[in-house]
Amino acid sequence: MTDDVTTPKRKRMSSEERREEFLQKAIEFFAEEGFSSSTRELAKRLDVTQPLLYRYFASKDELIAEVYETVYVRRWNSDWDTMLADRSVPLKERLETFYAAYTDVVFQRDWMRIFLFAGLKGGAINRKYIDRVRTRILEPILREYRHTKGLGADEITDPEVELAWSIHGGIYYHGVRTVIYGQEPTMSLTFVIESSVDSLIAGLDRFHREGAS
Amino acid sequence: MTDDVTTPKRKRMSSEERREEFLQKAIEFFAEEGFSSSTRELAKRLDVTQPLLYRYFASKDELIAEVYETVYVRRWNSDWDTMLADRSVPLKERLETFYAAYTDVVFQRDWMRIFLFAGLKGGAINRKYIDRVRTRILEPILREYRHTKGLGADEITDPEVELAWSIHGGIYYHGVRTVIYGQEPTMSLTFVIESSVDSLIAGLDRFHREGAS
DNA sequence: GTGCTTAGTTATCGAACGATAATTTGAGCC
DNA sequence: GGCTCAAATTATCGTTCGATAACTAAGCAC
Repeated sequence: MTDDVTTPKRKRMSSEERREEFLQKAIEFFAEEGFSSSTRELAKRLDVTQPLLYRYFASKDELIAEVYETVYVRRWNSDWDTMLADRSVPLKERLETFYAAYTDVVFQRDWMRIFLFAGLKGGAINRKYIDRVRTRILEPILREYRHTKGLGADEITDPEVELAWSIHGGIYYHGVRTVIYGQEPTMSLTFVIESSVDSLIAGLDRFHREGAS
Repeated sequence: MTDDVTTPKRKRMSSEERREEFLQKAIEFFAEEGFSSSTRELAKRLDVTQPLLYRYFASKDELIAEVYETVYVRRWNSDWDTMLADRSVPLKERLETFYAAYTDVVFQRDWMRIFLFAGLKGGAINRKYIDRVRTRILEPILREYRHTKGLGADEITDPEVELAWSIHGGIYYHGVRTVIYGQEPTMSLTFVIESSVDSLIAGLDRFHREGAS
């Protein structure tokens, strides 16, 4: 019994580590099964009993709230801002490397599924996230475009933002198709990003050319 | 008691009509509350008792299956194919009117929410629908583009399809943002469609110009 | 109006749910 | 090696779920 292989002398974890372990597994679990799945099933996957969860989390809702927090706040990469602002790199290349880094985080099964589950539950999380995408990604991109083209650094206009949303949405939807709906991609993500960035710049060129009338 | 206003001498509905009424309300209900919501709540909204549902539908799963069928098969409009194929109308205008008609159906709260719920449940419905979008919308568009530009009517290539997906996804995601996440639109749907169609045609032009090397 | 048929009801079952209380286990410290 | 206290367990409560059975009511043909 001393050399029982199934329980390999497991070291005692600190309470915080254990809680973090539960949280990470809960993310995977809820991403796969949805938030209406039971705490009993979650406990089974954690290989513990169901009441133990209530030692670490006050309620199921509190656990879910922490799942949101962990996925959407902790996975936001502050490097993204600096990547978009690095004017030593040509804009087109900058956008390509940014979207490669961004999709690397967002095109994860758990991220996407939890985002969709949250959106359908109707809380404020998704609205806040979308606001953040606009202010921290799209508007900076548009300002960088204006700077590159020597245009005035005036306030970004609604049509420009909507243009950026269309391209951003096109990239995002590629992730939804492959990750959520399981379509095996016919073209590489690199191709999608490059042609989308081309489309964005071309679209902005067209807009500022015609809009200058 | 003969002129009771609350129960206005209600005529007896045929069994099929009643069933259809239940089905339509079930669509609204499940779209709002999700498929994991209870049959008791559904019955309450229908103003009947819960066991009555089981006279019209064998089980909850069967009802859900009929909801899918009704939304995704019955709401598909066969006119869309003919709209896209009508060569008496310029391609750009054709695409704009098509997407106006298509989004008119798809950008409905119940359609979108049920599509997302279904996608997260992981059945085959969404994959089948996506296949249909590709074969009945995107590939016809690409063939019409080739015809308009006097290009060979060869088989559509993967990069072209992916290009079309990006634009289609951009439009679709605009619906998700407004309908699901409740963002009040800053620009009209017409603007989004027009600039997206412009982007698609410009992108295809670019592709065939560069690809001809 | 009487009787048949079916829509709709009440009552209830067994299972699964979130959550709490009481009890047992075991790792770390002296 | 025994003590301590947190970790983890067993047992259980009240509620809600999908589904079934037995009963009631009301429209329609005659």
